[in-house]
Amino acid sequence: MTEPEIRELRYFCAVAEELNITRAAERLGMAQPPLSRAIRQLERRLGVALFDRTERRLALTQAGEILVKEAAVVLGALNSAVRRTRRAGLAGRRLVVTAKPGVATELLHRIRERSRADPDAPEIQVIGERIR
Amino acid sequence: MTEPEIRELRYFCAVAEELNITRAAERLGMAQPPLSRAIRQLERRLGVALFDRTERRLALTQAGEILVKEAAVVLGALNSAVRRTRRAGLAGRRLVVTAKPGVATELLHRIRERSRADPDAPEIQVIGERIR
DNA sequence: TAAAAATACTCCATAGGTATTTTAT
DNA sequence: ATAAAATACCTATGGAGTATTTTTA
Repeated sequence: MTEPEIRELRYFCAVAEELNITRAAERLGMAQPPLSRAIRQLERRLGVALFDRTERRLALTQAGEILVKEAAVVLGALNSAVRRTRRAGLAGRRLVVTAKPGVATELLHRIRERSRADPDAPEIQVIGERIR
Repeated sequence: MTEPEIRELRYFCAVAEELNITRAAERLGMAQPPLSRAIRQLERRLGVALFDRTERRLALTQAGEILVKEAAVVLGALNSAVRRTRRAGLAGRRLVVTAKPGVATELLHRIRERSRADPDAPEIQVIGERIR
């Protein structure tokens, strides 16, 4: 009950940028009330007010300012994690092909060019250009 | 659909440590089948196999090894985010009290000692000991 | 055959939507 | 009077449970 979820951090970031729940909801492709509730829930989870609602326009509290920075770190770390894990998955399926210097590197490069046009193809990396 | 959630990362870490879904489920206080499904779902989300199931005992794939490290970073960042945000929330409610050097620092320290015994009390920080 | 993972269902908690009310300018 | 947030209520997706069936040493 006490742990924020990634989704909530994304919602919070959108609201913190817009300082307007209605606009943030549009940007997120959702309705205003669920976003309003999600932010309240996040505040309850953290036990801290993130926005000051006394004025018409929302304002970040001190805690909200901190969370803006910290959430960026978390989301950045998550993006890296996904990217690196996926890359490692592809690397695991890598087929290593060697060729005598000067004999087949040209051919390998042409193969790589083709594979780049296909988004489902595994990444091809030519490792031996230096010794050509 | 493509974004892992914090819960899934926690599940993954538990399974990666135990290398046994049944035991990991016990540790997490849940049943084996939902954990098994959650891991499969995470693999589908990432488009990558995290465990090698050909042997009786689970083994981490290369991608799994990467995610073990990366997930630790994400969860660490999240913990920091929560801690710092909560602290900032308390700081916002801080009451600053000043006292003439030598007059009341002894009293302030005694107040702090009492407040430490109460987990709901705000943190009290005495700032001025040096000039006593 | 035994120990573990996967599948088939069922249920329910909660994220999200719509309609409406409250609030503050 | 208006624009935005909050509340009430409803729906449904999907997370979790139980029972059972594969799988592989």
